[in-house]
Amino acid sequence: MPGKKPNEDYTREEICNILRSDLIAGKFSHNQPLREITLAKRFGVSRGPIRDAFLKLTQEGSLVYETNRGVRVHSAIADDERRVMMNMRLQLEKYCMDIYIDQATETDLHELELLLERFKAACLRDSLPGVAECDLSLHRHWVARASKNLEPIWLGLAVRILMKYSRLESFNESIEEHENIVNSILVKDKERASKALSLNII
Amino acid sequence: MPGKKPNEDYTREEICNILRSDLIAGKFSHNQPLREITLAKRFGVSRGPIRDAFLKLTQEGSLVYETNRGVRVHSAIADDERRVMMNMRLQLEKYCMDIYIDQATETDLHELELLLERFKAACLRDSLPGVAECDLSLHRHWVARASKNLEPIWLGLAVRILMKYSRLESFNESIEEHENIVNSILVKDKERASKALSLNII
DNA sequence: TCGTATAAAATTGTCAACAATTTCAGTTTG
DNA sequence: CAAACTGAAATTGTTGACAATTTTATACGA
Repeated sequence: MPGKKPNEDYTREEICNILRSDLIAGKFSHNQPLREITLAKRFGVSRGPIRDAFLKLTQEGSLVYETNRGVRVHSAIADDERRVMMNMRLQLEKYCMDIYIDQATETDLHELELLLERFKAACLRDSLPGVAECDLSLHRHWVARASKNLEPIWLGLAVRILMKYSRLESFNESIEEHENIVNSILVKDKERASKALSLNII
Repeated sequence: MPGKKPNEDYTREEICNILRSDLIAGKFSHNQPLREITLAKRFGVSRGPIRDAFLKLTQEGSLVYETNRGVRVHSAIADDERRVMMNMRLQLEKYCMDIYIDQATETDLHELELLLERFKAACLRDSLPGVAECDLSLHRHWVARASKNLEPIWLGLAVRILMKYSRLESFNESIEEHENIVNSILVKDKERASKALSLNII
């Protein structure tokens, strides 16, 4: 059991986010079934909120649901499926990036820098669940600010993509790539931001 | 209240599908809140399964959820968001179409023709919920057969796209377009299928 | 021994009740 | 009269209990 505050009550959203980063970090093996009661005990809640989280993660594509048989971890995606997803994700994030650069407030940019710092810290700690979560939060930041409509679609893509290759990434390289993206945003250089994104996502 | 069998017990999945086609068909107005109890009574179940369906539809993007305030119908997407989604969807369906043409069994193709017939019938009946559902089922057929991984992502895109323009479509034109797609599949002409898809989706 | 039938255990599906929160109507107060 | 307060109603959040289903373990018979 990882370092979680025992007295705290987890919300549906928190449970979902924690399970998602566990999934991305590869803490569960493929096709492994996830039991409602087990997780209910782990988070100190009843089965209701766990079922809610399962449904969300199923819809995102990281879990598979079968009637009367619960959920299990999705099997890995094929290389050419990944290629299609990558293209879609890149297209989507480029669109969002343009809007974000135009619309971002000072507060947004401050939060962006904070997220980058958190990401770098996680990389240096070599904590895979941490890196996965921070990577997701960082990208999610500009996607969510640009379009609430595209956000859930983006999330589904990003999660499935990350689930496959997260273990192979070199953290140092990843830090550079993300610094490059954020710096491009801060000087509002759309062209450079777009190129930096392409290097990071493909 | 539409013509539903009163004695039958609806499953989670059925409720979700019915609500989805209602949403696509525009039976609820934008930003209208959906109440758990109202729908629980309509389907003759308790609030649990309704909450499950809400979560799925929220993840797909057709509903918006706020803590302690329930869900409401999502507001319409902007034109340029729609353009991005269309491109993504086209890219995805083209990929699936190629695979489907290679892998489809006789049974698959038979079901495909059946789905086309159902679609045409719904168009001729002028039943908007019916057309929406059949259109979705038809496209879903080749997507699902080609890739279980891409299916949930495709669904999110298709639902949001359909929610915006479903009211404007000319049914006759739509019939022709879908006949063209299906015929291309039956003669296993990938090139023509791809072009027919582009005409239908853009 | 192997396959099959059967009973027990584990797990999911559904529900109704209660707690917490939000919404709304009516009242008060400046 | 408008703004702020107050309490009731409506709504969502969570839980534990029970029903239905699946899985596992055991016993039986060819």
